[in-house]
Amino acid sequence: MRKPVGDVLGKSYEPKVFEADLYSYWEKEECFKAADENAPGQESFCIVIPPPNVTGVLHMGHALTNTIQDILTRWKRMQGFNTLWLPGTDHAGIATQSQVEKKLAKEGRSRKELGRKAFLQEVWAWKEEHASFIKQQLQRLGSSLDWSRERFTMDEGFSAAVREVFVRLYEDGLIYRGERMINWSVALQTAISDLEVIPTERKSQLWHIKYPVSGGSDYIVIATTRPETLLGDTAVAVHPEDERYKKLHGKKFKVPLSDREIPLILDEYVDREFGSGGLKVTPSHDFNDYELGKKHGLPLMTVIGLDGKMTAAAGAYAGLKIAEARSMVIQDLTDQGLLVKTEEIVNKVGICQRSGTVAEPMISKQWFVKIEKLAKPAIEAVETGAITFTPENWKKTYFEWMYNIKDWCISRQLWWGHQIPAWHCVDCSEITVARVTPQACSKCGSKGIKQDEDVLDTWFSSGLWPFGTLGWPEKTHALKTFYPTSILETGFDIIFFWVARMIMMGLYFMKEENGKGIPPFSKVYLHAMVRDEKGEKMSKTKGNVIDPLGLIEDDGADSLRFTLASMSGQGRDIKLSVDRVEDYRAFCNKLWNAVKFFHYQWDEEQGGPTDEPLGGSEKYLKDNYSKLSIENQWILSRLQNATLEVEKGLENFELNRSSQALHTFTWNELCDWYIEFAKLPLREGSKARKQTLITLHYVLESTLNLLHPFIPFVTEQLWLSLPWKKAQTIPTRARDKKPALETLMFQKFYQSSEAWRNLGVEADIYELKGIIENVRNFRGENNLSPKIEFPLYLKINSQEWLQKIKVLEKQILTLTRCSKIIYDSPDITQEASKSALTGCATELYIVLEGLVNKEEELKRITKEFTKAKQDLEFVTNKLSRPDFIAKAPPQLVAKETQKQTELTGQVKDLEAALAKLQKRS
RNA sequence: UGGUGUGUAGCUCAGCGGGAGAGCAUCCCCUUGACACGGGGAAGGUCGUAGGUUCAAUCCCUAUCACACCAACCA
Repeated sequence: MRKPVGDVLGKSYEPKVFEADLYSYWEKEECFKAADENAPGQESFCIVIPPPNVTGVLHMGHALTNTIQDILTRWKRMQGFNTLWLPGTDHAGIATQSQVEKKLAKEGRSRKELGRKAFLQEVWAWKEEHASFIKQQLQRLGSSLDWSRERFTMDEGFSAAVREVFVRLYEDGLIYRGERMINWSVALQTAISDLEVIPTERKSQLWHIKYPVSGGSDYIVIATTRPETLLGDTAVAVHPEDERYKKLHGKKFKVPLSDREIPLILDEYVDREFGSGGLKVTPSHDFNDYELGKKHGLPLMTVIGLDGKMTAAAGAYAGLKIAEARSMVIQDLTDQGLLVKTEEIVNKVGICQRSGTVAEPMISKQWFVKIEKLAKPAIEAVETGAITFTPENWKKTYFEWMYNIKDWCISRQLWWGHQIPAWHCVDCSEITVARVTPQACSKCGSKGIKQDEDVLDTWFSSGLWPFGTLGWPEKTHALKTFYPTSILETGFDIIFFWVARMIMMGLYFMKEENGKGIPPFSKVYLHAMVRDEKGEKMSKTKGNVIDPLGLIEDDGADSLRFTLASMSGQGRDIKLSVDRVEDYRAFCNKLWNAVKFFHYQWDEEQGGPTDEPLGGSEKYLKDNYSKLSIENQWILSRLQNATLEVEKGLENFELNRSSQALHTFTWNELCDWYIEFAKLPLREGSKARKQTLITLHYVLESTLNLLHPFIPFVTEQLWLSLPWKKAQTIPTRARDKKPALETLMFQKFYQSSEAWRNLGVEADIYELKGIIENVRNFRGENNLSPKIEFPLYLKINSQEWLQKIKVLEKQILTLTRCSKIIYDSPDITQEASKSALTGCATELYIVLEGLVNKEEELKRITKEFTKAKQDLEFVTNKLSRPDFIAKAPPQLVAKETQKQTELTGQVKDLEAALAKLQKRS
């Protein structure tokens, strides 16, 4: 039994009331569960979520990416794909470890004090808490994730995948351990990725220092921003062509503040214009100097230790912190008269992204992945189009990095992460790398083996996400069904960190039988960055962070989702303001009320054609299509148009296009025009009422379907409120496996019918709207209240149109509030003053006497007259150019000629109207 | 230094070869039986600047300015 209307839907859209309940309902009904194997004839669709870090709460960027992914997922699911959107979280090594350390510090505890095992227990507890919080947030947003498949980058299965990959790469000779220069975070006490070092502009001082020639009075001036490293200099360098220093070629120099002698080397790398043109070379503490040193065979001399303090090699400065050593060196140089001058400059200093402290280039023993062999096929996959990027220009960014890619340092001196599966032998120093924890050294058999203390870079494991989450290295059904995944949706800021690594790993480990690598996905969609309303990056320090949950709380998840979708087409930045979200809340409310309108109408009906979704209505409309009124045919035509537009947008990752099409259709076409049209036949009863009610029902259902991927909550709530006859089979939009978008495509049925094309309902309604708009415009301009009624004179130019307009007469009267329509009165030109003109088939007159202030109307008509004259002039001008007639397409010339004729008539009529009006007293 | 992107109505953005559109904000009218989170109307733009191509340019090309981001070896 249906409930009374009042109970079916509340007074207005109140998302809080139903959103949370609906998600539980979907969960209970297992709407988002993917099957391990496709049904016969079914295809799969899969997106793996970019796993959020377990460090904290979700921000607006997460809201955006998950909204987009959910829209794509729900759309495919509704089309009948076996759809999997796989959830999970990332352990995020450095980020999480430092968060937990911070927390411990507040409690007066420390990592070291706890020891590795106890510390890791703390982190796991943290992880559990945050992962479940993240899950709640994603659910609040409406994300249709298959939670039964939730993964974590350090869960048991995934750890096995990581170990497998490490061992395989090691066995294949693609992982090695060696002493190389890497970026080191003194604060975090670990190696960090080059990508985690952000070159940041800083005010620095450039010190000019004298380096004396050995056994002579001559010297060379060297400019440096890091004087403390001079203790580790092993050469000075000048440009070979630099005339100033040619006399010094072959000489040796004394390192200031020490007794060491170093050579002068010549290298074109040196920029003659900078500083003094002389460069000090410190191969142990600078990337460029390191390369220079390698090239010229210079020794390494480490004067700064991993602890950030000067080493014993720094002599008198040993034990000092870097900054302390720097000022002491400057002091000593000054005392010895070796400091020539000090310059203020702005240069870029590498800052560790995580700690905000200066990253130090250091020589250190680390694990590396030999990248060349992995990178090559990854480049090819994008070159050949096996993987596409949207927007396409990101391809270039990808290539640029991939062509210049360097070996990947994968070890980190952290505790939180995948500990490297390598064991060092105490006796013979051999390294044993194994999948299963070994009992003895693989070389000498000694039982004195100890596992490497380092953990792997987080991105090493994230790189395996598309197949590790599906059960690899086991040969699972899920892997077979869902790998390769369909789309990767993420931010452009992690193209290098993550996207490139996944492509490399996927191609290397997932192979076809012929050995060809299978890329982890074929489409990469990179969304824009969400900024605040001023276009600034949201950050905690700026305090401009908009919390998605706060917005959801206020305006509903749907409002936020639709806002984000509608703005997602933008290239790089999305400026989000709270106002926009409120606008879309209004949209949801509009939709809500449109459905409520249907309920008011339906309630009076005894039974109806809605046994199943779209079933009854659709059949009725197909069978009776040619008998439908113009208005009903028209809205079906517009629905079809909107459907095509929405699909195009979804296919091409233009969600803004889809959402705009939906917005325009729902609000302007369905609500503003169609429902207004529908009121009349619905009131009249009889046959007109029935077909209109059915059309309205069908269009509303279809609209809910189209909107569902974007605003799942409100559409589901409204869907469930529709008058289903068999309550126990009420379908949910979220699970319904019917290819919903397909069936609502009237196109399939009507496209074959010539009648559809030739009916011209679009043209008829265009004309009808034109008449109504003209009268409204007349009222508006003259401030005429709707209560004031007046007759409308129409001159119809075609017999066919006259017949149609007579059918539509009541609509015109209702919507214009005119008292009556008088056709083709011979008195028109005498009695009425022309008010306006519609497009082509109708001329429209209104008697001004007693309605309008003469001055106002004079102003109005003058305005119109001027505009028409200008337009006419423009067209005439265009048509008078011989080149235009000769070279422009004939269709266009014909169109312009017609326009000229129309405008000429208009100008004439308006001129007459003006003259007449002026004569009036 | 190089690369990429952006510059269109007061604001946020669509459009991208035939004389510009939306939403919000503004102004005016309307509490009409879905909706005031509403309805109707109006006003508002030499489409960053300068050249070029074309019958035709907001849209293509070149240069230039401004802003943003990315990649970088200037100590």
